[in-house]
Amino acid sequence: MEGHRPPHLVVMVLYDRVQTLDVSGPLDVFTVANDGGARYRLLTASPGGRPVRTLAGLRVAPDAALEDLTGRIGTLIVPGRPDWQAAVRDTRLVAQIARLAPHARRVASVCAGAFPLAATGLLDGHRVATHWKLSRALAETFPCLKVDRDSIYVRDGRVVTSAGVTAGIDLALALVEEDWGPEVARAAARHLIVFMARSGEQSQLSVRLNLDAREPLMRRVLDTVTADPGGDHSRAAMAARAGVSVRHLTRLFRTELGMTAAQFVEQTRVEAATELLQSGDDTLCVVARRVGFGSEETMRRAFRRELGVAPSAYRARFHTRHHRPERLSS
DNA sequence: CACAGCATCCGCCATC
DNA sequence: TAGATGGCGGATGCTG
Repeated sequence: MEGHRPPHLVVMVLYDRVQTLDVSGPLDVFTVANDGGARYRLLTASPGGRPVRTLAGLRVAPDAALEDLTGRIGTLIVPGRPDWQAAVRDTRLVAQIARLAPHARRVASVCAGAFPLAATGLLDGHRVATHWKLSRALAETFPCLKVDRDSIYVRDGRVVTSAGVTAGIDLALALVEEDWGPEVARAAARHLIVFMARSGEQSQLSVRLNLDAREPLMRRVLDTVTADPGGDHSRAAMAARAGVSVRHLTRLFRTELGMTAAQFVEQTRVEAATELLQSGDDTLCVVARRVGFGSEETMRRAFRRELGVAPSAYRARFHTRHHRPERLSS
């Protein structure tokens, strides 16, 4: 059923001193979402086609000049630079965004990208989001916008604006979900998270999942699982607690989360296990039991499915207690 | 590490 | 009528 759709053209606008992550985050998400296929075609373009230097000093050679782009665009993305005044004053940049936006099915901005986008006048009367530190400045500079200070992501018609540290990634994931459904978006998110494999803090996995549970009933079900991964979370048990049939619960998981009940429970348990493996000294068997796996072997299989590594390898890599300073050379 | 038994998932249809 | 929910059964895949 896939592959018959022509690729969705994503145009990333580049200009000097943009926030690198605003650019690379969405591009990485779309690339991962492609999964080797051709769902998205990515194109970077700058004023005059000149190479740009991001805020971090990364030099990027764009694919094209904004001025040369013609025809329809799927999604036009405008990243931001923290000193937004310069972007707003860049009349050439603003003019090109204004020219291209009507040809785009969707127009999106990341973080401070809302400023040059607003300078085109296209956002007037629309609800928009931006980084909370910048929301006042945005509202004062462009009084016709309805600045939403609380949301990290706002969709108003075909205009999408986003804020927050990982805004670009969240934004792109939301667009992927819109285009290809929750399953594809979820897979991409998981891929990126595994790729970034961060230790400590609360895992991004559950944060994302909980955020996405709109249905109150569903949220309660998910909370029960994450609060006590080791409990009985068979489908029958969850359905009974939620007061719905097993069939309906199954359906809710698919429509609300884009994954099955068992997948969710497994992910949650793997995630809980990674916490214990990182900071505790319990044996693998104890960890397995504690987070609800029937045996060490079951946990091993789940780790392989979810993370592609064995629990022992995970611990070897991320264990932090009794950590000796690493030698840089031998 | 193979495999029997079991849980899960989901299409299909009935019901409200 | 459309939409939400429940039950059934077979294919699939997981567990021990």
